[in-house]
Amino acid sequence: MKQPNTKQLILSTALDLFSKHGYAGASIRHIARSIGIRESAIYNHYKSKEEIFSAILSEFKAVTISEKILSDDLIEDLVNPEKFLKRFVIKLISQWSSATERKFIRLLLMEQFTKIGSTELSVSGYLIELRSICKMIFSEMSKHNIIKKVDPEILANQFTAPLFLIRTEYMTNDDVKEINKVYDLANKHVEFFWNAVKL
Amino acid sequence: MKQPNTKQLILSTALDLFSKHGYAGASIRHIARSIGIRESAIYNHYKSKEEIFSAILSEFKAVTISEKILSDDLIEDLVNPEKFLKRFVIKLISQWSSATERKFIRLLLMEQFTKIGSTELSVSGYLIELRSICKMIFSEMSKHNIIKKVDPEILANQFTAPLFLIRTEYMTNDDVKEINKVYDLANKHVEFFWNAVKL
DNA sequence: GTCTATAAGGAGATAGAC
DNA sequence: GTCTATCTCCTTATAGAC
Repeated sequence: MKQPNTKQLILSTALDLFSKHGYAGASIRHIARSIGIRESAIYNHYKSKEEIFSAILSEFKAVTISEKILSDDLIEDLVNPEKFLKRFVIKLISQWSSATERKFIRLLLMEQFTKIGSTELSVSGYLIELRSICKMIFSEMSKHNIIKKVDPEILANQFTAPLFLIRTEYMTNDDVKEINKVYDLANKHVEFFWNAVKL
Repeated sequence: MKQPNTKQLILSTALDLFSKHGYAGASIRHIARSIGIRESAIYNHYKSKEEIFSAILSEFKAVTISEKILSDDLIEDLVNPEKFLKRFVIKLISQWSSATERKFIRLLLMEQFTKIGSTELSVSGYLIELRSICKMIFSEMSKHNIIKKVDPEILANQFTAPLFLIRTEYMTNDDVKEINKVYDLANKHVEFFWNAVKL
């Protein structure tokens, strides 16, 4: 998020509290007090609690996963598929482990079944772009006879599903021990996956 | 759940509303009105909202996954491992798709990051017994040279993770189309997994 | 843009009649 | 075991002063 002006501060504070207590569990009062202003001051920037929630979602929709993790030097590693996958996963987990992304994922899991205004928040929606990228990658690998001939969509699901569960399962604390566990499990997953698909 | 006496009715209604709106989002008033009694009548059965929540959790802890899906005729299928895994997954998904279990899983996902009293609600806790069973099964299969020599714990994680994500990802609606999608994806997962581990 | 003040209603919970 | 009545606090949101 950008400068710590009040409008942005409301957004980041709201994300923090929503991700801790849920949308219903975190109040405008709670948000205002955390910032150090009155509730009424909030309404100078957002006309309702729902609008704050929508604004949070808009910020996250604005950035794509490709921009975040598919760097040029990573693309070059495609000639060494196993190395590529390992680096790809490290970048992905690292992205999913940033403070704001963690909060957003928590919010996503908590509010995926509740309807807040006209908002749709779903795991499928969150993973759609990543899966699409993986599908493309595995499709290419398959074409070049680097991996077995399996439906790239199934490969994309098989590759991403355990990673997402690993990340979400260890999201309660954010100490070093926990994040190391996540990287360790993710790495073991890549090894299993690579052995399953390599030719 | 048992007879529809008021005490049980409070529990099942609370589970229903908690799983729809979250713990904070569903009020005692809301629960009472759904049953058709006053809020004060609730307090004749449970001394607080928190106690209702704890009671729901206790009911679910009481039943083990083994009792639910590991039937004798399924065990007999162990001589045909692929058939066994396919039937095992169908039973598991079927178990995860019952009305109350769906509600509980939704509640689990929604409240895994919030602290309600002294309650601990986690995906790891929910999956621990299933993973343990799978670990045992793969350990046996490995010993009898039916599958490749891979750490049974990793196999258990690889086997269960995509299944759980599949089930939770398609949990918003409960129409036939959605549940068929879940079975289809679960079946594809078993096929991929079996091809990855078989000798 | 933030403040005080206040409205209007919902929340969890209790007392006591029936 | 359920009811009415009530308490106290918290909720979202608005009006108008500074």
